[in-house]
Amino acid sequence: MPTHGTGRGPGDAAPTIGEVAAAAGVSRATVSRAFGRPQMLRPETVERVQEAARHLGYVPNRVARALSTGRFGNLALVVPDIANPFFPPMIRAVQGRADRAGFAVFLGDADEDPAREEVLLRQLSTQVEGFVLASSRLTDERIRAHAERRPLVLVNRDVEGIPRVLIDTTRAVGQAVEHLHELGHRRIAYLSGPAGSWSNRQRRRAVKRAGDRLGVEVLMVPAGRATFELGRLAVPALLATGATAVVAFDDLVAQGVLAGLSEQGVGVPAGLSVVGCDDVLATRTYPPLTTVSARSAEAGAAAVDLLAGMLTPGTPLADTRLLLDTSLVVRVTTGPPPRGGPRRP
Amino acid sequence: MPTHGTGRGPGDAAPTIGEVAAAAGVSRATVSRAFGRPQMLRPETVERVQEAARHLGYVPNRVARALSTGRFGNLALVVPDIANPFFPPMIRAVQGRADRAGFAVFLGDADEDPAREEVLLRQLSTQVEGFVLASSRLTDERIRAHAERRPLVLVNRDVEGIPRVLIDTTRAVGQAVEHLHELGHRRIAYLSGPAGSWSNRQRRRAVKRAGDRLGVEVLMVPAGRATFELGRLAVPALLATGATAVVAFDDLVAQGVLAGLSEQGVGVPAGLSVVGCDDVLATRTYPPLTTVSARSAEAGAAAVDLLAGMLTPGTPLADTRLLLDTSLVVRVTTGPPPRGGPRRP
DNA sequence: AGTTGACATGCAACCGGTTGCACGAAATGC
DNA sequence: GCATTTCGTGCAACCGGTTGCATGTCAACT
Repeated sequence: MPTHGTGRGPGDAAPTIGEVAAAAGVSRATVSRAFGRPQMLRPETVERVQEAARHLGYVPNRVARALSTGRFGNLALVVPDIANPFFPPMIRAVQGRADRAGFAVFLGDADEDPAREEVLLRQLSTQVEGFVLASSRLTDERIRAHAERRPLVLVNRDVEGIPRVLIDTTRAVGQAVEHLHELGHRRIAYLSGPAGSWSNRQRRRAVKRAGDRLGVEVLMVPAGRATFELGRLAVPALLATGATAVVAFDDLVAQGVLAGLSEQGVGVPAGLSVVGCDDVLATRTYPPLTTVSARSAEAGAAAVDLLAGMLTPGTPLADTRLLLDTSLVVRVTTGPPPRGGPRRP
Repeated sequence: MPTHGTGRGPGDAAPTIGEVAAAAGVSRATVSRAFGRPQMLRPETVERVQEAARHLGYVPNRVARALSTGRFGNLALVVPDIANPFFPPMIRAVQGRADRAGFAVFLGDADEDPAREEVLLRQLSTQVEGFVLASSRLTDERIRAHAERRPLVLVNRDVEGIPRVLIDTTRAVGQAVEHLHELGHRRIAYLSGPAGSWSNRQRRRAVKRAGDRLGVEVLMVPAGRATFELGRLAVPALLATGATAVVAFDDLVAQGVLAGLSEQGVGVPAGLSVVGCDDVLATRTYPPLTTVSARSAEAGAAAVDLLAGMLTPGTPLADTRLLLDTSLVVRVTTGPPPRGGPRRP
């Protein structure tokens, strides 16, 4: 019998169902059932088998199981950028939820690149039962194509017909604009995020709409990828708009803005008010950031639940569209606009 | 026969090797060889088989292949805490390197819990060819046990006989203590990290040793898990020691300390000097943190290379111990100790 | 011509599980 | 007390590949 990789001594290979069967004095079929459908067996038999299994350190081989059942017990989570602090809580929630449901999870980082995302999906699709696609940068068509081959749940992406969970920042972003309006701001900027991002489109629209409603002028400033550095670099453009407050795509770029402003000697909120999104940095920025709550962990957990549901036979497939509401968290980066208009650098 | 998700027409099941064999008028073995080791076959046979395969849209089933060969084309990366910013760059590097080598990667978050880590390893071991275990909290024995079953490379964990890549912070931590000594500090604290962490032990020892050498008194203060919050909460204990400077286990707890100090009205570096580790927060803290560089991405890439080497037959197995050196990055959280000794709260 | 060997291919066992069906024993019905 | 149902378990085929060994063919060599 070939062993894997480096040679090893005897008795070190992972125990198989056959060994457990021998140890428990039953057939392989019985061992299989003791794990898969215990109710078919006499309780004492189940007990005996499990005792033997425990003693040998037996763990069912998922690959073998997948071969005969077609169920892999794996699912994949694909995110655009692991380094963005928005995702780790979600990743963790997905994992926790997944393995409570008996799934192991593959993680893919698409690096904000649709082509890379495409490759990941293809590569992983041979080994997973379903996908959670977070903040996908793919086109609707490609998403639909993938969804046809494998169950797929979206997070923060709204494609009709595909189950999705959306963190709806509309209301909270509206609150943010109202909050700024109440403080006296009449000219604000939205510092936008990644082009393919649904969240970005949603936030931009929400800012615009609230601004129109309240008579606040809204200027759009592009940042691109959601990073600290791009936030920092966007500061000159931001100041050039003459806005007295800025709503940033997310906390990360907001933090970059804070750094950039500090370099330019602009005080916050004295010189400029700053609002973030996602509340992933909490009080870790200086000054602590006024932001929009996010609930990314909840979104991940919900997505897994949805996926697990789709994977359970007999569940009717519904076009689920789950919205998670958010709210404004006021900390200290927002205040009244500077007297005599915005500070010009 | 079950189909996935939305129903599809008949004949949608993936073609198997048997169907290709029949179509090409050869045996299943020949088809297998046409893909796996074509040089064994007459070129025209290979051609005929591939023609048939192409015609049927045949793709070898990786799961089935894995079952008989033990080669999965997957590897697993297990980290103690995805949310710690030290890991995302490493995760990304591991993924990039892995898929250039033709591997897909499973990610596991052990949540700082050895039991959970154990479960992850067991569960994943049936689907991956090898492991990269980063900052494992397992005992040496358990690590050895797992290394016997599957090729395994450690990051930031030093177990003899197991290939490992270590980010050696000894020198840089020594530099940090020297730097503080030069500034005039004579009583410093080390705010320690997770109990099972090799990095923590290494850093604590390095601080202690450098302190002894330079005649600087070193006090140990426990923080526990490496989080912002625990760093913040450790501040009173820290101030109670009367130290004029602190070296924190990592940037995250250092950042917490910064926040805690700010709450207590202690200026940095005026009231207390702070040094971090890992340089993952760069200039994102306020004030920008003096820290020790980390190179976590490089470590991840190196680990994958090592693992890929072990997986390639014919490679002699060496007891590799790769050290990555580090250095001190001075920013602005360090300065001379306060006149008249430390500030007491 | 007979032997030898190289080469191309097939046979069949195997990887580690799952599951339809059969079988024997115990429980139930009449 | 015998026929029938129920229940627990085992047998053996199967999932889709891989691979050691046997077989057959044909060319080269003596």
